[in-house]
Amino acid sequence: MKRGKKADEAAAEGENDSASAKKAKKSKEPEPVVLYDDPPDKLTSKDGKDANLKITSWNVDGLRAWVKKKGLDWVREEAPDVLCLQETKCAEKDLPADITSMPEYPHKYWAVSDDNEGYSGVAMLSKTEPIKVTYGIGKEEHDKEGRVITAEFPKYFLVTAYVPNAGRGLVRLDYRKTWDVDFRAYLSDLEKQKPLVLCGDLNVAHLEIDLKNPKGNKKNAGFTPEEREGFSQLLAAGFTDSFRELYPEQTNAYTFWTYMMNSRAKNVGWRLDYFLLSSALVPSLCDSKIRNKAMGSDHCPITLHLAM
Amino acid sequence: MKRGKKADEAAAEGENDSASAKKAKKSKEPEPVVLYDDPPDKLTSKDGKDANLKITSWNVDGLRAWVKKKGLDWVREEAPDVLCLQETKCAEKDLPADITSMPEYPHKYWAVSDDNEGYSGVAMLSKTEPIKVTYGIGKEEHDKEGRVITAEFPKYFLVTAYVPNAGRGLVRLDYRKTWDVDFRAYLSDLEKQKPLVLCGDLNVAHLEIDLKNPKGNKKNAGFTPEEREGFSQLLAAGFTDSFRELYPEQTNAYTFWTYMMNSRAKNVGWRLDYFLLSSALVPSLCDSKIRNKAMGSDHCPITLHLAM
DNA sequence: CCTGGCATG
DNA sequence: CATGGCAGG
Repeated sequence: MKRGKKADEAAAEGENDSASAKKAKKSKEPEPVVLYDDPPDKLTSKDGKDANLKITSWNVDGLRAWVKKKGLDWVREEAPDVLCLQETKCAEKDLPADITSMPEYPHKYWAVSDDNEGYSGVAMLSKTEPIKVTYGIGKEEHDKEGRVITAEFPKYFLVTAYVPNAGRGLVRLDYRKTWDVDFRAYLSDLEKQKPLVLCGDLNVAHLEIDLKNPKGNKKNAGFTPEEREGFSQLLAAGFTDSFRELYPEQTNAYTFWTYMMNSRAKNVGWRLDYFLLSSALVPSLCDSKIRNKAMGSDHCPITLHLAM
Repeated sequence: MKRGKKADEAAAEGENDSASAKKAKKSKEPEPVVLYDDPPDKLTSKDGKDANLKITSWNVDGLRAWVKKKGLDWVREEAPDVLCLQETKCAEKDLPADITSMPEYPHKYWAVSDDNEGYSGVAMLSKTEPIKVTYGIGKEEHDKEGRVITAEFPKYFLVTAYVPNAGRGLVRLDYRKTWDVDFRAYLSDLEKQKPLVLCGDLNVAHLEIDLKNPKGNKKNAGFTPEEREGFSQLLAAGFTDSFRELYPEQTNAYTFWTYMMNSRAKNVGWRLDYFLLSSALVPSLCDSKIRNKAMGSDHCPITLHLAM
């Protein structure tokens, strides 16, 4: 039957985000909603320097829909120096004029999936012109889906990434493991030239603290041991999870909520979006924010303040 | 290129409904909009009998969307004895409760396309219970797409149909010709038992008066000589086009407008929806209405008043 | 320019 | 439960 698919989806999502629902079945009590109030931005680094670089990253889940939902109004308010977007799902020729004509960001870069223009895709918009911009991670097998843009600025590289989802039933977990190895190699190699900032949807919640229902999701995309280990290896390679660096104990801080089951209202979410820093940049870290009030996607934006 | 399709569509629709656009190009003048004001319902037949049977037919272009757009509110206002719907595009299990639970119509019948539940499909809802209801026209090759429901009432058969579209580029015109022959045979055969009313989207504008741009559409689905001839044959077989019977000279009376190019606002339309009557029922004809103010689909509803 | 379904998340 | 693309009209 054709309609079987809906049931599959419900089941998969049920596993994903309703470990608590099972508990609720026993206790017959709805789980209390615990929100996360992102504190005011800190605009000085530990060593007292003023923030002078602001980067925002947002998985927009379809740029055209996100523009219609006034995502750009939020961006203008936030006014980062660099804006990184993931899951644009849009061919360059179909980009809305609202974004292509944005005067605040004269330097715009787009990566699109080769075969399916409505799949994946990332973008970077900058107030200042980068020295150089490259696409992909230099491996044919990974560079067909428009997942990575790297911009070289005078003092750092900025890499934005939309890491491959392991998929329903983990159908693409093997590929993801290969990706994780190669992407880490790419970043380590790049870092030899100058320090880097990596941002984007890394499609993994690292630790149990990074999602609402760790117990129920150990076999689901985004929280398998393999994906978590991949993230651990990235830290072991010398990169720092800026949010966790500043807020090591902070619970209920998420950047993604499935559209299903009213998850966002209940703050049943995942922290999938990150700013990772080369160790040389950690002293410059002022703040790493989760803008969980911003609507327009199933992810919220995150913002980094650095004092360079 | 993937995106070529949009251009194709625009071209096809351009041919369809913009013969006037070409003229406009020459004259550099926009065509004046001429609307059709359906006159008040006549509720007596020629021989002075009072109307006592009201039938409404509507191609809803997706029943679920149409329900969301408050199509049922209009139906409740119109309150026909029998409601016929075409292009329901909905499996029975996916029907909105709003319609399945409608107490005004305790007798409900659904025909759905076998392979593709989101394609075609017709329905009949009745206040009184028919003696018998059948589906299709008794020919395997035509009865897989949920296009015909026949209800036997004491004094007449009611047949509702969604006639196959000949398609862009007339890809299905050959099939349509076969359909027209077999459907006509079905109706003629049925009529031997008792008189019938045929209603629905017959997917043809019969004469030049039945569409805005006859000149530009002679090679387009819905106005090819073959389809028009099929309709003529139906009349030759003894059926009467109730609207044209009453309003032989009425121009600008349409039941369909493409969603494209703002056609409805400009009344650039087609008369594709009909009530056809067995000759025995013509004396009972009170009125045949085009409800062109009713919104919710790219077709408007039509209503028949009979004095039985 | 709309519909419903599909793959994807 | 959203996205974009597709077939169909």
